Amino acid sequence: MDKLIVIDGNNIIYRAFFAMPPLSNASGQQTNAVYGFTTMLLRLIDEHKPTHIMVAFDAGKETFRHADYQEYKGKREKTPPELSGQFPLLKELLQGLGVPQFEIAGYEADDIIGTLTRLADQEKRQVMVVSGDKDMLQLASEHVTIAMVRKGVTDIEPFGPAEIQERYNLTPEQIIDLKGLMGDTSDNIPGIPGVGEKTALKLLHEFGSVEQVLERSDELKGKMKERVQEHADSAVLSKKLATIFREVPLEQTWEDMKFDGLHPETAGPALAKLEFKSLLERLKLDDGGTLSAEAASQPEAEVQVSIVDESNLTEVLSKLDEIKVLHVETHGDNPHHADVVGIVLASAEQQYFIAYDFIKTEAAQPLRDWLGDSAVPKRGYDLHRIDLALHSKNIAFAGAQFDVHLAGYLLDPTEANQTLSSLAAKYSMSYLASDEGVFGKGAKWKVPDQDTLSRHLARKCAAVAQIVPLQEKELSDNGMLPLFHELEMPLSRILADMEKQGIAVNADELKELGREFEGQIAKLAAEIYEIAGTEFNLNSPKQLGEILFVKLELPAVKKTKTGFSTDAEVLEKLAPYHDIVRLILQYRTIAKLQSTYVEGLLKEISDVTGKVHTFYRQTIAATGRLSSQYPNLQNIPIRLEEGRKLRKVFVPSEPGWSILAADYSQIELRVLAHISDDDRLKEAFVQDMDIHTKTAMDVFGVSPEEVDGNMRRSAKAVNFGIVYGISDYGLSQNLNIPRKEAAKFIDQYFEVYQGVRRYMDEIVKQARGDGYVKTLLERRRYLPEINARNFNIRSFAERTAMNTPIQGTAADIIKLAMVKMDAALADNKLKSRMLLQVHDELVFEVPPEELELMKKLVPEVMSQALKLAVPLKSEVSYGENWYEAK
DNA sequence: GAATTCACG
DNA sequence: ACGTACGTGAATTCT
Repeated sequence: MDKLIVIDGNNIIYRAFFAMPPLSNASGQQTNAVYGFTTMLLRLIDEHKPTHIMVAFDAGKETFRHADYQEYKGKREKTPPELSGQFPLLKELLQGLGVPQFEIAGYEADDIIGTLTRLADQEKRQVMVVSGDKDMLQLASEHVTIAMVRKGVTDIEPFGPAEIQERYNLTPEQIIDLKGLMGDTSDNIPGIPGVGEKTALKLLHEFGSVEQVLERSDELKGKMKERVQEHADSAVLSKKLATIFREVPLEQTWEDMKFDGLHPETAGPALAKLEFKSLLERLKLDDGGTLSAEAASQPEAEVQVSIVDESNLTEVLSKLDEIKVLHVETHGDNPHHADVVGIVLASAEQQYFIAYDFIKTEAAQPLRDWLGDSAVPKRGYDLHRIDLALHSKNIAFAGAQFDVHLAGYLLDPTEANQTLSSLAAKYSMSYLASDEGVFGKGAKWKVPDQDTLSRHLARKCAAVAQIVPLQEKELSDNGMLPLFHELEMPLSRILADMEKQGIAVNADELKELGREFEGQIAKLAAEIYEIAGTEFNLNSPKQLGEILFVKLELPAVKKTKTGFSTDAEVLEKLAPYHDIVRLILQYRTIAKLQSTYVEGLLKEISDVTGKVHTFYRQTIAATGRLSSQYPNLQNIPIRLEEGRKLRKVFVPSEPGWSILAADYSQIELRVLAHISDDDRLKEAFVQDMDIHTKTAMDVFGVSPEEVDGNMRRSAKAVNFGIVYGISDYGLSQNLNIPRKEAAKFIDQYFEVYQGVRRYMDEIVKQARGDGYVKTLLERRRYLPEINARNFNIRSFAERTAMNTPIQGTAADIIKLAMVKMDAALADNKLKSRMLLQVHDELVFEVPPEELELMKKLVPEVMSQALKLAVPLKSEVSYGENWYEAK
């Protein structure tokens, strides 16, 4: 038997706010009302085991009631800001918990609830309404119970028609008349002055309704008669206002209110975010949403899945034309050597599970042909990873048409949890078990029995099929379909090609470099121990701090959470005090090169290809940039010569070829010139001036000849600051100057570049209004903290609002250039290969006969990638290795 | 697993 | 008054 619990969201959160002691999370955001609401919600779920839940909220300030009576709720105190800030938190948490909620513009929660209960009466469904508002009693019926919340939110007293009769000797409908007569100060409903609950009850028991009281007012006596007759209109209006509207145009159906248990994958993180540790414990969840035993037994969607083997292969092959969606389960963080756990193909009616052992067989060749056929469009989750994992097993994959992982990222690039199961939860689909629950995690990971496995993978496949159209709609609504289909989807295939290709590393040279570093490290360490008078773990900031600040009594300038800070900035300041400090700095530099780059890189060289094959992650960076892993080839040293030498080990994979690198010059400031439309900045780039020198001239008001090294350095820092979302404090730290001086620089800058100032103001304002910012190619980033009351949190969001369109558009541009470059290489049938992307740089390996062509083609394609109000400049260089291509 | 440090754009 | 520059990944130590 279905059972719906409807919660009067506004009423309960209000009660919880005043009933709960203050409670805040680490960032200072008050959370007491959300906490109180949630404890009550969980208790209701526990005690009543609802199959459906709905939390209804008021929406909009004006409701139809104001048309009748402008003073409706007029005297009510404004919602305290400590409470209003908790509404979004509650709504987000409910979403995370998997508890349906809705609000309908122009109606109050009461009206939604009234309509739901009317429908429930018609359809004979059981409903429990949870509210602290006595008005709700008018909705009670054979099918509808009103759970009146008392004493804050701890006590609940159920009212059906019988209980109302017992308590007031009234029917549920007469509750409206009761309020019509007595009014309600909290809603500013007048009623009849001087008539309270007692009198109103007496009148109703005698006459039955407001109308009857008025009609037969002659039967009343004295003062009472006067009052009733004088305020007859008020009584009629009050009754009308007190009547819950029960005809709201609800689009939601019974199914939309289905509650299939808490969604642990998203409930865990949502509760953790609010720091509700006791609730996490109570639900036996961790902050990643590990399942409790009870939660793991949640009902799951039914799927039809058959196991593919030689006996039914012919039948399956005959159905391949109908397959639109597939899921390939992989295991392992690095997709270049991930295991393929199993494959599921899905048509509308049927799912087919293919074991890894079967796909490898001779008989399965037609299935492999299908997987590798670029003409067959495929939808799935993280197809980029699937491509690489299959490739490592010598199985080709092609035809990626819609990747829900990638789409999920575009729709919210800051969401860290982009698992399929969290996407399913986002679209309120039936519960999808987490991989962790099915496979276990860490050392305990294991493949379950084939029945469990095939059904789990089939459910994932079904989830993908359901998610695709929903994401398509959302992308379309956001104007992001071109970004998705014409940029990110094609790019994911290009990235996979680059990764499979890899870049050759000269392992012998790298080892030689390692031996040099090793010698230097040993020597430096010995000297340091000598001076310190003791041996200690140089890699331990804690032990180092002890030596520097306790033993040697150097002045501690900065502290971390756990003790003394010993980072490079601190050590630079300490260098004049003691010779040991320089040595430590040198040790740090070399030790970093040795552990991260020599040893780290050696570990990543493939014994199959002799190359390193990075993995570009397309769904990590909130701005739209790529990130690189296993190994990270986007942070190979360049700034210091000692480290830069490492670039010599990155070489062409074929004899006689060259490494060619091209990078955008000042792409972010050029993007800024374009989007801010600042004449002076645009002019600087049209003239192709040295931008930092130009900025120095403008900020310090001097001629080009007068710009000295120091001025240019300061101007460069100002330009960086502008791109990052400037603050005087940040600039003062960077330049090591007083804050006031930094503020003067910034003022000067904005005085000259007024278009930039206008952009910075406008983008923050726009972010406040829309809740997000976007790039030139419509990439979005939501900034919910832009309206935070906490200065730090808000300021961070403001800087992000300024920076993201700049960094993000630069990312759009180089991605576009990569798609165009890939096409240009193919169109011209070139042997040259694109190998790496480092945010504003592309690296290729080029055969000698194509070198001249590529030297022109690459910068040409890069600079023409997108038409801006200023030219895009790309500078190219080449050599026998990456070091020489500078 | 958190914290610290440091490599890159 | 508030007190951080924007975006990443990897190695190491220590709880």
